[in-house]
Amino acid sequence: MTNPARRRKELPKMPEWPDVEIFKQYLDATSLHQKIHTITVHNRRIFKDTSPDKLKQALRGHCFESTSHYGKYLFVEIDNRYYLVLHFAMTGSLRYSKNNRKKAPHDRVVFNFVNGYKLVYVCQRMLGYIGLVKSLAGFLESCELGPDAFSVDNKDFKEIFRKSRGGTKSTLMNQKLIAGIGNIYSDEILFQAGVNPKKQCSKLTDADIENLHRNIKKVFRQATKRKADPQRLPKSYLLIHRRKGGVCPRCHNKIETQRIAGRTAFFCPKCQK
DNA sequence: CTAGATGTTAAGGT
DNA sequence: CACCTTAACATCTA
Repeated sequence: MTNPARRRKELPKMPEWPDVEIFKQYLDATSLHQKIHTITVHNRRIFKDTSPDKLKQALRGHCFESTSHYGKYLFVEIDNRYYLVLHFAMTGSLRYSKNNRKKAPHDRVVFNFVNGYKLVYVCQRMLGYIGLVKSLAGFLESCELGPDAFSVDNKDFKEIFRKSRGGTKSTLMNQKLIAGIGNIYSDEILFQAGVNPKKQCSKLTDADIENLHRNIKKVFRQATKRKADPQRLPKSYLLIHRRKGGVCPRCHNKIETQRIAGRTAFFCPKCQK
């Protein structure tokens, strides 16, 4: 149990934008253009707006063609123009393996390919879900999501913060305003930008907003490069020190915690004003 | 045994 | 209305 690689694997997943990007890359590298033979549903509660029968009917004999990523969602285009919707919530992930490999406790839905491999949707806490939709645009509309956090341009980003009267962290995490940022990465983005999580958006300067925008890209690019494993981020990042009793990598004072929007925020009161 | 963790949603308060 | 907090969902760890 002291093997660090093994320990790391056991850390809970917290899928935000970088994690979903990694799932996309993983699916692209393993599961495209292979005929789906059968689908095994271990838990039907995981479905949203679809059923095991509908899913089987739509997928059997077909292939995953391409994927796209928006906010915390991953979409898989099927060669019959349907889209599989994957949301990972707090503990969802994907695993590709030989399809004779034994079922693991949290395997929920299994796509068995004719090549003898399978893609498994794994979700310990059952809060994630799988959907099947005909129109991607229609689905996105119904979610009322804001622009994708990584792709949003400066002008739209600025407008969001100029309009919001809430706190900066709450705004960053609000999927209806910006899609893809969760509790963990919002802490990092705020730290990198030197903005206090509770600071009202109305008090942000233009420079603050530009700083936040720039740091979303920086942090997401960096996290994606490190396989979305916060433990592998540079030591200058807050996430490495994000625990009780942790110390700010910049000024070495104690990191504080506060409950914001129902989540625990970690930040440095000296470096984030 | 309890508290706390993660994301979303609904409900209730200011 | 726009914003906030809380609780619920499921399950595991400290």
